[in-house]
Amino acid sequence: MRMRQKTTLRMRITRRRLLQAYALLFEHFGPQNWWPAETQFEVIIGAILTQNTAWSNVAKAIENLKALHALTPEGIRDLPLPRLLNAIRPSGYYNIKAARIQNFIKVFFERHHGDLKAFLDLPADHLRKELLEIRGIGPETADSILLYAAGRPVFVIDAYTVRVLVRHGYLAEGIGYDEAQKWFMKRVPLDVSLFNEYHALFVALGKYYCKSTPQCHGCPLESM
DNA sequence: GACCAGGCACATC
DNA sequence: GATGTGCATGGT
Repeated sequence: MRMRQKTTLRMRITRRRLLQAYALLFEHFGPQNWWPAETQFEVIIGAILTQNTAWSNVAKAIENLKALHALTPEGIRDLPLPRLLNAIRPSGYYNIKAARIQNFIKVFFERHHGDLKAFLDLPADHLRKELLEIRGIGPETADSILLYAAGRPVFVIDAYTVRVLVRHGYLAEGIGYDEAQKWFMKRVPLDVSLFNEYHALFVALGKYYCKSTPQCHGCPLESM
């Protein structure tokens, strides 16, 4: 019993620190306005295209698809593979990503007949399970879709998030996706707008700090 | 010219 | 279960 009280106390302290870190990051970087997309469908395609890729490259691919008026479920479905490949080429890994996009579209039309609202309105655990069954959609891509397209309180773990939390001593190096996600979500309020902004702020921080040296001069979290 | 970027699947041990 | 590898463009 005493052990459990200690654990709970430690979790409360960490929760306060994590919320304090959020406040400092928000103050330093400002609102990140994620996800940079006009539609929910655009979020889904962007989530696949940005796998291990700089967003600036993804933006070009998105623009190409828009220029083809193909950034809709039907548009992608009806786009011949060579044109899809050509459009998403700037985002890199284009052969694999085209297959992944088509995998998604195939399952989406087969199971949900192109009804995006119904699809995204599925219970969160059900939706996540269906997404993970699609070859080419892993935990991070699925959770990005859950949070940024479906508006569910699911925290996205990515390379930046892990790196920041490891550098600041919260997580052990080599921690797995599910474990890191559970750790975080047990300690902060399950709030969509908080998760939305916090994840984007981790990325913003990770782009400039927490890279090579344990102590980064000028880090907005330096005072913690 | 090396290095990195908002992962994932697959092979191998 | 852990570890290694291929996938590819564009910016620094």
